[in-house]
Amino acid sequence: MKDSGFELPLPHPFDFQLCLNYMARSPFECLYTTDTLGVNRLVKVGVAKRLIRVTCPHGRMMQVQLLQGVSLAKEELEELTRYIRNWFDLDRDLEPFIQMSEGDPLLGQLIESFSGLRIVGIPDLFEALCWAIVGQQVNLTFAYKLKQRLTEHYGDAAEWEGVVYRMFPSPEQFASVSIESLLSLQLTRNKAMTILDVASRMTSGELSRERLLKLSDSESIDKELTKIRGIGPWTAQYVRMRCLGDQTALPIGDVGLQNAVKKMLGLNQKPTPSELRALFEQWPGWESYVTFYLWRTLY
DNA sequence: CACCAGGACGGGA
DNA sequence: TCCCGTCATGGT
Repeated sequence: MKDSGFELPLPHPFDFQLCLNYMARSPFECLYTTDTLGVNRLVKVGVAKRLIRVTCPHGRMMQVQLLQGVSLAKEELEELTRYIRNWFDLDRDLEPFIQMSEGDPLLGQLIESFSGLRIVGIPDLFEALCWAIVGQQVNLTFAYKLKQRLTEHYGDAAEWEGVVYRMFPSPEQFASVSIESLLSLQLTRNKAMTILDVASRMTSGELSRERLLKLSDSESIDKELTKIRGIGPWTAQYVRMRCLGDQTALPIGDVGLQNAVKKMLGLNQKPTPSELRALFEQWPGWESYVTFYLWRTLY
């Protein structure tokens, strides 16, 4: 059967290979598979699960294939397109960012290495929140394992050409999950309670991506998120950065960010939060991109 | 065994 | 408001 799908024009600059490199950074990633040419992933479109493959043949257009050969209704097509745009941050104009790097040693170095890398997003709010929560104060290797366990225990899956593709579980799928079962997956009690609380709030509709985006300013969003026990400033910033498309998000307490700055500037010790704030005042409006690029220098 | 990891919370200045 | 100890759990 001939593959169905569609193409999206690419913004400039855009480097798909750098995005792929980022996505391929952990062997424990369970929500998509990458190869030299692209990424495969199971996504929910409307009520259906669709297996897609994203590539950029010749680097000219982004090609989105529906691997199971289904064709999409108009609304589904629009929803999937939105998802892809959020995933690869296609609507961002990076030219001002590039221009800002001129005469800036640190930023210049980052652009030199990563120009065209877009913030690879997590369009699904629940997935983004849970990923941040499991990633609190643990090394990334373990965070990936926790995400994998949650996904394999509670998420949906589909098989294609002998490979199993999985989706992160929905909030509804946590409705009947107990704290104890999460503890058995090596989550701490606090993380388990926070995830169930978030799932409940999202199931009821009290918490949603749309609602957060409607809030006028970033501080309201932070307040809305950090009122949930177990979600602190780092998690709120992280979610604004990876899910809500907020360029100004700055996870100031992030140990990876601190280590990256220490490494880039050749410091003897990690910068303090106030030193980080002062440093980032050079890049107003681009805090999240600088953060994302700095993270890339660590691996 | 010690120290670290893409933190959060609560108490006390 | 800021600072600091504590908690929690696997990695290295």
